[in-house]
Amino acid sequence: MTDTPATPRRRGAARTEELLRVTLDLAAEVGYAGLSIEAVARRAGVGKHTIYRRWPSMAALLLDALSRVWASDLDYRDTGDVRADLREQFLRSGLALSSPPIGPVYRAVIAEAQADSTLRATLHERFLVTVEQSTLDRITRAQSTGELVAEADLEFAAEVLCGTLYYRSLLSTRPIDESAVDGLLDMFMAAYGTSTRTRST
Amino acid sequence: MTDTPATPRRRGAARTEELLRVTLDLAAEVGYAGLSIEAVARRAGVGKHTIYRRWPSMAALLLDALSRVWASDLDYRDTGDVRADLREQFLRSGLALSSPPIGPVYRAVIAEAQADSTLRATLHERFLVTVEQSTLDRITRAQSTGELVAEADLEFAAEVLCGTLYYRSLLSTRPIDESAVDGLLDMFMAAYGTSTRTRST
DNA sequence: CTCGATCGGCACGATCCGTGCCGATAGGTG
DNA sequence: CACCTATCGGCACGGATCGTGCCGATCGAG
Repeated sequence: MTDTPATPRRRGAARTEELLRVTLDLAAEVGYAGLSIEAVARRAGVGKHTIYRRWPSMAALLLDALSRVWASDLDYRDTGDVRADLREQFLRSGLALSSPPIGPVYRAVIAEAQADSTLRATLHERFLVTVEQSTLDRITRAQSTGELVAEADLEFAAEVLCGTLYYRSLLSTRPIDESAVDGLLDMFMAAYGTSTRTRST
Repeated sequence: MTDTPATPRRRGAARTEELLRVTLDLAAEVGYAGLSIEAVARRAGVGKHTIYRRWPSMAALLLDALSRVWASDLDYRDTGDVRADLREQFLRSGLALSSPPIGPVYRAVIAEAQADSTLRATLHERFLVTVEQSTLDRITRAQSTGELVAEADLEFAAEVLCGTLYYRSLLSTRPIDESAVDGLLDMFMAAYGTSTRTRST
């Protein structure tokens, strides 16, 4: 009652950090299969209560664990060349999404979210929307500098760009390689770029 | 021994059909949560062996169940107006993906696939690639009639189109409504359409 | 009619869930 | 320094599902 609702209690903060780290380690080693609250508790040498006191479900724990490692990969550069900046970020994100620990944890969250619409909303708002917004910011700057046409619906373009990457890395079996990113950017720049438009006829 | 290896045995074929139907009914009623082999067996009044004899896992059963109801929604019309044909099909697919029984079953397959790369490959090859191919066929025809520019990489465009729809219906919480489809098609036609190109400057 | 394959039903050990209770301990309080 | 309270690790429980094994019943082919 006396503490703020967000901050953990006494010596719990260190345990919380450790539990998140153990969760990521476990995900990197055994993948989504074998990721369970019991497994995390065993691995950490911890009673299950210690986990349930912090997170209401495995999904909540996974979301927090994902937050620790995902945000760091989310910063577009701004070199003045929007295509090059998007390309670099997409390749970096694609690699992160397909490598441990982000890949397995992200898959685990996706899987849990299919059975829980509340979690799906949280996932969407806390990660997907954030990524889209970051992309939207970058291409909006490009629009203001004249790299992209003024009448483009960039909000939807950001969703198409990010959605295609997520589709390829989480649902498809194809890798997010250079040809994929280049193909995606070809379409995006053909639609909304202002320079070197290749017109037929 | 006397029958072909693919066709089920004696009176099993009828049971197989019934089990697929029960699975779809169950998915429509209780959603992904509560979809289990035990539940299907209980609902069908069947021993679990009868299910395990036909499918090695819940995921395999779900894939077969999905095949029964998904293929029917997969035929692009060809009215000569590629944008209108894509629009109609995308709206139809979007509705199907978010309604029972296809929605819950698709979600269940997605969830299972996150923990099983073999299943993920099967899902990709049996459904995602099929949908992309169907889309690619339609836009390839449009390219040959001059509705789309000749140098467009349509194979990748088909993935972007389908991927965005899957992203929105399965990962995002936004609906696949008319504005979403129109936004997607705006970008696609802006990139590769040959008529009524709006140029800035 | 005979016989073998499939059937429904039941039970098992295993795993994980979420919860409850225990005694131990660590940390802030006086 | 001693106390006290919240958190700790550990254990156990009932419930659910998994995948498997065994039973006797039943159906269909020969």
